[in-house]
Amino acid sequence: MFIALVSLDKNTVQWTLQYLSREHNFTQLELESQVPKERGGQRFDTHTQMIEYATQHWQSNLVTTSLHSCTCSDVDTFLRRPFTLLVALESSIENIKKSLTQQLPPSTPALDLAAFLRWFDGAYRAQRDTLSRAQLNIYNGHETEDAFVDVLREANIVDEQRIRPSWDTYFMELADLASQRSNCMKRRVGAVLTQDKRVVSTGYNGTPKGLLNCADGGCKRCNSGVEMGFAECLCLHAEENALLEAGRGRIGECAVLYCNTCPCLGCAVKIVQTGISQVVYNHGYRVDQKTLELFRNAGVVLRHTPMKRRAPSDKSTTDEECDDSDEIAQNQDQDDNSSQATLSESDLAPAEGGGDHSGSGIKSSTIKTASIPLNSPSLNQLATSLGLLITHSDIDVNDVIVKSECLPNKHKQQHAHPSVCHHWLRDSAAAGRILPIALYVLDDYNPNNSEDGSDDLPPNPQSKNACFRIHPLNSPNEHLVHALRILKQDRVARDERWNALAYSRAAAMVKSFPHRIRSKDDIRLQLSYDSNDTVHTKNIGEKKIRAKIEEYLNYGRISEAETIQNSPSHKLYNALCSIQGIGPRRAYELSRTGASSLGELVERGSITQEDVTLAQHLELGIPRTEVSSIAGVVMENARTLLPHPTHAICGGYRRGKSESNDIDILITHHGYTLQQMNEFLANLARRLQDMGFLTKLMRQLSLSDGHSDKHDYQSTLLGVVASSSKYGTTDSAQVTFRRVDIIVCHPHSFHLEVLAWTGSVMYERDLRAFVKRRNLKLNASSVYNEHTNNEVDLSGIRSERHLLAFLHLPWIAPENRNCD
DNA sequence: AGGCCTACG
DNA sequence: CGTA
DNA sequence: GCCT
Repeated sequence: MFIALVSLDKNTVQWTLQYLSREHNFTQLELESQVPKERGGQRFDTHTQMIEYATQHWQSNLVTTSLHSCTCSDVDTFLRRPFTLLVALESSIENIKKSLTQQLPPSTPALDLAAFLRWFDGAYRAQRDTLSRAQLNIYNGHETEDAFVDVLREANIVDEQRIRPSWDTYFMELADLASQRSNCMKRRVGAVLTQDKRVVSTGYNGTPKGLLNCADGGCKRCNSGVEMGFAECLCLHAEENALLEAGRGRIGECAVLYCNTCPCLGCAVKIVQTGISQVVYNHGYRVDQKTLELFRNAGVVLRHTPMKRRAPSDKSTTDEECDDSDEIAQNQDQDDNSSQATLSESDLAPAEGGGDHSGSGIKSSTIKTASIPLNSPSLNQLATSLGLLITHSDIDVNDVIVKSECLPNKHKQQHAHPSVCHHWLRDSAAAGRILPIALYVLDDYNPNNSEDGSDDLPPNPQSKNACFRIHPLNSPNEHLVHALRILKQDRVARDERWNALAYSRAAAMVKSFPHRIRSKDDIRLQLSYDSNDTVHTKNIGEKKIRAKIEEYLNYGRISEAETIQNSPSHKLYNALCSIQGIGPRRAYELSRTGASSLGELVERGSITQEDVTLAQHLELGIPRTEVSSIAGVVMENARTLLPHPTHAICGGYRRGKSESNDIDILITHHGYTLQQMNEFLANLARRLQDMGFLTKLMRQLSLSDGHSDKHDYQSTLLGVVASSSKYGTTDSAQVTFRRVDIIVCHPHSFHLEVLAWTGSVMYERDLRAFVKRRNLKLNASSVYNEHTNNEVDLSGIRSERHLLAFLHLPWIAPENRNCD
């Protein structure tokens, strides 16, 4: 790339040149006539020569300062090339004056104010046209080079996006452009509907055709100063206009809607119904929890993309906007009317605290997220006194994540646990800027940060691998999935392993469909709106499973599945499988011994009554509140043995299921070795057993006998705990037994463990199958090369999301991994 | 035709 | 073979 | 049973 620096402040220019050559290996090109020789750089006689040279070498990093007093047409010649970037370095008057003074020969008398102003006026007038064309403005309000270099690093001048926008940026700017056409008196909103990277339609908000424009009084509600009901508003939203403009027939399977503002609930409903697969927004808007849930459940991806091409100016000059990403559990927006119209910037201002919060407006390309264990000494009391766990509803965890743009300034750069004051934390929680860690474990990975190497990969609904697809939490095709699962179970029982796998895969595929499947055309994936090209749905073969699904669509049932389900032996088989220690093989044998019920088998002595009773307990779903309270008991005891542990509740709970089968708790600790963690787990197990909470250890830990040096501890504990749904009850009839898995791990492999223990099975399976194609082998605790056996160092992995990007996999929200 | 996730007990 |  |  070829960068031209323009500025009134020579010192700032010099600092920037040095920074660019030092940290990004830039070569300086200058015009003989413009820049004194002693400034260095490769010399040219004319603009044309310099630009031609740059064209030949456009792939290297080049910089010039010779454009500052060029004519407009020279600047335009420069800007026409596709590899150029004009950067304006603005500076405080103080800095400019200092630079000027330093340039003057030592003999000159001190510069008086009037003389300085005359010089400034002239210099500014000469550069005004050039400055106004700059694609990036950087402001230097600092006195020292070091401080300014930090600003330069933050600005990330070398970001290729400014030179050539990504697709996201491209469409988002089009959406912004569309919004300029808006005549709504409340707010400008624009949307662009795309399909296969082509624009299908655009829209902006305003009154419908034939009515007076909103700005001309067409909509009473928007023009009146007083609050009126949203029902009074006649304005169509930009999203609606874009959808209406496109029409139903032109919206295919992979349509993406770009909105410069996050859609309201009303639009979200329409977006889901028209079959849009992804929504990308720019401006943070109070994302209603219901909107978020709606998109999640419907399998519509909601992404946030910042406008990278916008100049990240100095922090203190930026307005404040909280770039909430879609994963933030926002407060419910009480005011339905507020939709697109009444958002005030102050609503988004950060919670006060820590003094100066002028930095909170930094662009999201620099946002980092910090995890703050509330049990760290500085925050421990805060957490309890705040009742933060109550603030954050059903998730009962002790760690929270605070996005750092919401942190008080002094903590911005720190990775260590910051301390924040009481009311700051409370207000941030109330404003929805604190995330429950159970869902987003240490997720300080920001895919928009170019330092993180690569952006998130997009999900691929057509992939045969479940780890590329989005599976709505609640499938609209539940019955079909159920029928396929019965066929799967039957194949397992018959020991037809691979046939069973195929049915599992088919069911997972069906689970990834965001819409109810009504006809056989629905199970083909449309390639694009303007052709009839369809692709065959992976994992649903042309011969067998396809026929079964068509049978289901025609008759509402699959006869084979009905038969299996109604057969007594199948019922017994299922019941047997749910007993701990009895798998498909034994269940198959027992179910064909002529017995008709579990009771009969107990009488025969084939199975025990205890096993049956326990199975009945464990079969009951566990509500989320109980999962978190059981995890709470475990962690409470864990803390007496291990100060400040890091933990995550994984499994179905993390996948957002309303009821879990068991409780999966993953624990680690910074600075502990795996062996120390294993010893801790053994102690925890003993403690929980002693207090009568853990009633059964299903995988016996081999505890050290104290004589030998050999420790073979386990890092996984599988057990059963007695849980009372009624708090404090002593009535044994109220006790339900629940499965608990406690896993400890090395801190470096924490995120990998989270990934592994979150599931679902099909997701994990396809994940491993996929990385295997790149010779990587992946298990719960390590990634290594299959051939060389070299282990991949994961100590730099900052989050599960970062890990997935590292593995070249898209980040699928845990709630959308429910594929089996 | 050959593979289908991986590891542990 | 059973289990995560 | 389905994919490569």
